[in-house]
Amino acid sequence: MNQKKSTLASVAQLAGVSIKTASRVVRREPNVSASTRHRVEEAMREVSYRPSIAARATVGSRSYLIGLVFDNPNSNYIVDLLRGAMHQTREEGYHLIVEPIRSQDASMIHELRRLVIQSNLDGIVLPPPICDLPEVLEVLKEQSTPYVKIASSESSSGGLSVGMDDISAAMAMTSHLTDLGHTDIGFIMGRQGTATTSRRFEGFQRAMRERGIAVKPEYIYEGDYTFKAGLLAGEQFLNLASPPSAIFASNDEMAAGVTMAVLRRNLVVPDDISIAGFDDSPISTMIWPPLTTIRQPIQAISQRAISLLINDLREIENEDSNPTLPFELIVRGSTAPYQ
Amino acid sequence: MNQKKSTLASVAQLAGVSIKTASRVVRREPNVSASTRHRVEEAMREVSYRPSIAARATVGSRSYLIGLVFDNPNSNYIVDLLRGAMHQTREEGYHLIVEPIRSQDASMIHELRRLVIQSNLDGIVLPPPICDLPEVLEVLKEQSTPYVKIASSESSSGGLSVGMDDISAAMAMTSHLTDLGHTDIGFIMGRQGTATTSRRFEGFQRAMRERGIAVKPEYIYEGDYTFKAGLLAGEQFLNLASPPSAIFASNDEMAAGVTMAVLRRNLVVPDDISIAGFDDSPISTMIWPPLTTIRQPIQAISQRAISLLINDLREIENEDSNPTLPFELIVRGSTAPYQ
DNA sequence: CAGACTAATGACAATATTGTCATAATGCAA
DNA sequence: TTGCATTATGACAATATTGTCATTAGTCTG
Repeated sequence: MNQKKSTLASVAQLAGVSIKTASRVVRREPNVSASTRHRVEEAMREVSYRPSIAARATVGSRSYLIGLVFDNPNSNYIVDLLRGAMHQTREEGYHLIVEPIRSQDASMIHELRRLVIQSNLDGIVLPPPICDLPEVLEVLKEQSTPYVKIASSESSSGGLSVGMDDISAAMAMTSHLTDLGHTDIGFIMGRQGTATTSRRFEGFQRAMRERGIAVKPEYIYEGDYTFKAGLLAGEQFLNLASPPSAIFASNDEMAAGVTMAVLRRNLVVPDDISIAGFDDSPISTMIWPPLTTIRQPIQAISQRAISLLINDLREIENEDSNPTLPFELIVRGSTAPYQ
Repeated sequence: MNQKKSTLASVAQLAGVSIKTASRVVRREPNVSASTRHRVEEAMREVSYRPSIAARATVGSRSYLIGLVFDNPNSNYIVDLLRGAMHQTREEGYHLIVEPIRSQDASMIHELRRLVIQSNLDGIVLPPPICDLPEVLEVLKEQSTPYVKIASSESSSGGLSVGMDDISAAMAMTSHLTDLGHTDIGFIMGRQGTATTSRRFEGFQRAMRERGIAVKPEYIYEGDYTFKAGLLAGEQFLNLASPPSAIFASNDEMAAGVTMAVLRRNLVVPDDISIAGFDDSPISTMIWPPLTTIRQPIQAISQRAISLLINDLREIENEDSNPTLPFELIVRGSTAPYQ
């Protein structure tokens, strides 16, 4: 194992150029002749050169560090976010600093400021619900640290937000159910007050309207994304004189709750009743039958967020283009044709 | 907001000493007079000095970076691990670099080596199942990067491992059930081949033996930690001529599966049958009734791992003391006295 | 072919910190 | 007070990289 010191100096020496020229090749700066560039690249490969982030950070301009703060009860979401973010940061030669924060803590803002200043972050990714805290955005603006929000409630208060198209996704799921012949479809909403909740409901309503199917008020349940809410919703629906033949829950946890409520009645999913979820969280395949659901492109979203942060800083000002990434309708065993 | 440049130079100037002396105070080196130390500390506070990890890393001795690699399907476990690790690294003035890896990938070892070399990690935390891969340990030894394993299967192949006492925890849960008057207790094992699985089973058996209660072979089910395994186990137990009055599953997912199997029969938990889980994962409170379970001190464990890595490097060689941290028996609604 | 411009390259300083070694200050015994 | 040992302090180099500016080479225009 020949452990050559993989520094710019060694590369430069090997290529017979100055350190600065080698640096130029590494940084992909202009004004390097093709032949020189080639020789340097050869040398880089030879000593398997990896720039020292530490040194780069020391000189100051950039830290090559991207932050990802989180405060989300849903671990799966976080880990997926993390996976995408890590992949992209590594790809770009950056490092990712992950920081759990507690949004309601008084010291939170203080710690955030400390993180941003001390680590001299080049940018920061703000997943929900942090992306909707005005005081956080305030600190970042004050420190002029670029940030990208993920699935932000509002495109208000500035900054780019990357996410998915909840409305279209909910429409797609609704269409899936109507295509199966269902018209009496129960809908379980999420917690009131978040943009995601209303977007998913909006998508459901819009799809129903497009098909010309009336939405009965008793087929709407206001849940809160918990298993228990799904359980209660299921019971309420099944107690109706004419229960729905399909139930679309705003997330998988609630769909699992509905599933349990249905099983309790000795009904079988999907023969007696179809159930659809949203999120493709692990619970969707843990239960039986596995849930038909919507997969959010979480990894792709965080990858995109990182990429924006690193490469397209200028365009961040241009706020009108919040990218949305494509979702996926995953049909599993919990939905079947109406009979 | 007076943004003083919080550098050692500014501290030194303010205190009227050389940069080196200021450095000595920061590093808590000896040979600094009390008065000087005091003055410098005052100055540090004044400019709210934070050492630049980047610069420290540049000069070489340490990188002030700790790595945490993971490849675990259980996101909650990872996030908890992360929380503890982040807290401790921040506490010690280090940074944490998190890296998801795929153990079965051929390129995995290559990437790991790259991570260790390029980032010049001061240490690395290895959660299961990575901590049990000999080739990983090999690379780390080759690069002489200190590592601490978490809940390692074997204390073999060197290195410290911090974890919890699965045997005692399983004994505590079993005692909880026998204290409630249960003697016919079904046990659902986890996936064969992991140390955790056999330790939990061992604890169950030992507690039963201590109480002088015979363990019937038909009350043992070999599961694999999935919801479905719990479902099947539950059905099998309930089909017995004399079903157990309590079921202890090796994790919460399986306990949730059992719960669903019981509900399907229109039996009620815990009146007809008590159910206990293990891990205190989110599902334990998502279902109804919420599960009596064992909380692993995951955050404390990773905190300890980081602390060991940073402070007690020498003692790592001293392998006989693998620390175990205390668990917690959490009694919720799924267990009740035998009637 | 001169002049002017542009492209290519390198010398050197700067970054925040730690390590090495030299020097200054202090304490203590004779 | 002298000599010696210890403690306290600082000057300077080193780290790997990037930014600034100067210099050299190359190309185009008239």
